[in-house]
Amino acid sequence: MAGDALEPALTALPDPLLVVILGPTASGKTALSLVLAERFQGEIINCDSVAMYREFDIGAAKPSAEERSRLPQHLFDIVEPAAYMTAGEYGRQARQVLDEVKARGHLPVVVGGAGLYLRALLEGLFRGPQRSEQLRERLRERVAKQGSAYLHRILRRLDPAAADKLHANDAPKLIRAIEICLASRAQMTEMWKQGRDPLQGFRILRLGLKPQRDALYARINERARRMFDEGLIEETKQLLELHGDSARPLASLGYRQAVQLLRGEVTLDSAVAAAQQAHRNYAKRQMTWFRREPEVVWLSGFGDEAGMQRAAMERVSEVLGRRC
RNA sequence: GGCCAAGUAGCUCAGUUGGUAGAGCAGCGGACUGAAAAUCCGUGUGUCGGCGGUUCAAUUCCGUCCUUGGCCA
Repeated sequence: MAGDALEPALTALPDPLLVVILGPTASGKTALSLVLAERFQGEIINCDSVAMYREFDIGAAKPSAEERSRLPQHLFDIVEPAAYMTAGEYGRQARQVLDEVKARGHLPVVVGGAGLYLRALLEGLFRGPQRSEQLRERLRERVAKQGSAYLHRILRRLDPAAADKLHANDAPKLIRAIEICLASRAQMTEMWKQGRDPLQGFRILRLGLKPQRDALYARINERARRMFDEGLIEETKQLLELHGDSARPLASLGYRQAVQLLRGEVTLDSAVAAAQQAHRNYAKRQMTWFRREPEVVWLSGFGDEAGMQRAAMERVSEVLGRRC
């Protein structure tokens, strides 16, 4: 890159384009991504965390088999149900896929609602240590016995600045912070100062779907119910039988409620209502997250609406056009 | 028709021995650096069912009416 600046005449070819489609759950990201990818010779790269797990299909709202056969789609079904995915691992794999798509001369289209994963891909994370299951298990036991405030006191000794930023009730983040300090023998605060590791070699066009909230919530309710109608309970039952109840995504939207139903803890109606509620809460959290995302071109509607699709295609054409 | 219970925030409810009220959930806002579809934080004025009465003061006591649920006819 530094060399390019010295020889402007040789830098006529700008970086290839990367399209990112983001937005809350049920906003029509998949529909929009298919249209764009088909129109511009694209390949889709998933950025929904649960959709990366095998056998989690109905509740993950993965694209249908037919939709998947229409064009190349990456990073679906890459993790065993009982294993776990992490943001760092996602960033690494997604960057590799991106390079492959670039080499083929196709348009990469990243689609998903997992804010942290998207950030890991586009901005990068600091070079921190990987998870230590042993340590985490010990810390989790501490939380069970003494509460998360105990972890907060530990972190205050290890890294006071990090402790200031985390709330004493936020056990998962406290665990990660302590893990970083102990495993790397350095403060998380120090590692932060190293900065991130942003994605290089692409011009990024972020398209954000932002339907009217009432309409979004209505669609979420409808979709969450349909998941139950279409076999979410049976799928969950099978997952429980094959992998036990410790598979991570069983704690996520819809699956958690289906598990409660299968255990006889709740009725069908209340499980559906709770799943709808959880999806709505999640959508709101996503909107909060994405609001801060830089340089988003917002489309105020659903991704399966013709108007939004047309607007999105125009934006992509515009950016691609500038290249020639 | 009679008796009993209940009517308090969008919902479920708590409470005020009379000084105009508070939780959970929802909603809204926010955070998020390897579990993230996870986790956490902040935010509560509402004719305390209506109308009368007693009182310096009533959501709280009394009367009456309305609504809902239960029991008896």
